[in-house]
Amino acid sequence: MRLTTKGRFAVTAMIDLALRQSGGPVTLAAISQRQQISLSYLEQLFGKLRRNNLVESTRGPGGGYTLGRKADEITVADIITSVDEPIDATGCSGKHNCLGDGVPCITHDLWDQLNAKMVEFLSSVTLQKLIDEQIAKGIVIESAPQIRRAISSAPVVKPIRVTAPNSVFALGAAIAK
Amino acid sequence: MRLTTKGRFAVTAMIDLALRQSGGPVTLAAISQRQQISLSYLEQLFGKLRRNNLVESTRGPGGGYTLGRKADEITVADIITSVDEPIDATGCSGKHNCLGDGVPCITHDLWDQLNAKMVEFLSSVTLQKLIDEQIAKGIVIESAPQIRRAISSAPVVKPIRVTAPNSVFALGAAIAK
DNA sequence: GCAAAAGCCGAGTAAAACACTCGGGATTGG
DNA sequence: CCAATCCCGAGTGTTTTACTCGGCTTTTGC
Repeated sequence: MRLTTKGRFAVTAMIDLALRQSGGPVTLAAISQRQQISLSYLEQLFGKLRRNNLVESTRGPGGGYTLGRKADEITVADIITSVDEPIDATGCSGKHNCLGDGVPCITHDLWDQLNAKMVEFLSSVTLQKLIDEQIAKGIVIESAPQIRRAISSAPVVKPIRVTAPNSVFALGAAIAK
Repeated sequence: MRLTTKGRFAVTAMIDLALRQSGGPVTLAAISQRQQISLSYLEQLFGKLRRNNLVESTRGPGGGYTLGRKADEITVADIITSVDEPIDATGCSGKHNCLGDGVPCITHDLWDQLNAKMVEFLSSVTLQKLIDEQIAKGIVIESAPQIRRAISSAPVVKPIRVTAPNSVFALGAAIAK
């Protein structure tokens, strides 16, 4: 389990998608504008989300993305593990002999447990919950200007790099599965 | 809150220290050998641990480190936050307007909560617990060859770089405090 | 009082990971 | 067929990580 801005963006984008998919497929271009995430980056993320069946795509004009299953059947943990794929960490990873002689490093269990806690929490939060929260907060969903083929003359989103060090929580392996 | 191998090494070293400090100050050289952590790296870590009062140092021959307070008053969270200092993450950090217009990014609360969960868990694990576990597992503590001034001709520890991508869990801000 | 044991410290560095971008391709509706 | 869309792999600059290095200070024992 690991989470970077990728994971954050993915969750944000999924919320956006869930909120608007009632009017048919939602385009990445639209999400890009609303959430200030670069289009090509979104494409990258949604490629992974699709391969993990969290979203479905429709190609061609009028196409876009829809959720792959109901919002209350998608958890934040699902989203995160989809985009931040567990590049199998060597060293203190899968096997229990982080140190040499078949001896697991003495903190191995600790990180395992922490990881389990995080997965537990993130698995308890569904997309539906997040959507409900947004609605409760009174988010305004402009019912998507349904002008297919309209040239959106909106200013081009030119997201600046998140220069900020995304405070990072590193976890020894786990979920390497 | 964020954790890297630094945090892992620090916890490991602290356990080692706690297990042996009964015989007086423990040298970093000894920990280095037992835990396969490079001496200079340990120095770096213990500098931070000392500044956070988790350990106390004694200089000069026969010197070394001891715990700054009782093992059951030191939590893993303490250790981790000491060494992985929370470089205040900009962007979606302290303030609640990650997006531009005073609007917090819609997932802000989520990461806050996750962070809280992690801190909660790591705060619930004390050094004492970890020590007890080790003892329960039957760890052998060679009662420190008390030969002050003995030239340890043991092979030099030459730790290789942890080339492994330490699977990383990134968290938006929080604890920036 | 000198040598050696230990901690102290700041600067430096190679490799990795991250956060993207780019260029082109495949589909499909009108 | 044209344009809107998704699709995808390769490339790239910056930041972070995980260290090392060299030199200094403190303290003890002889």
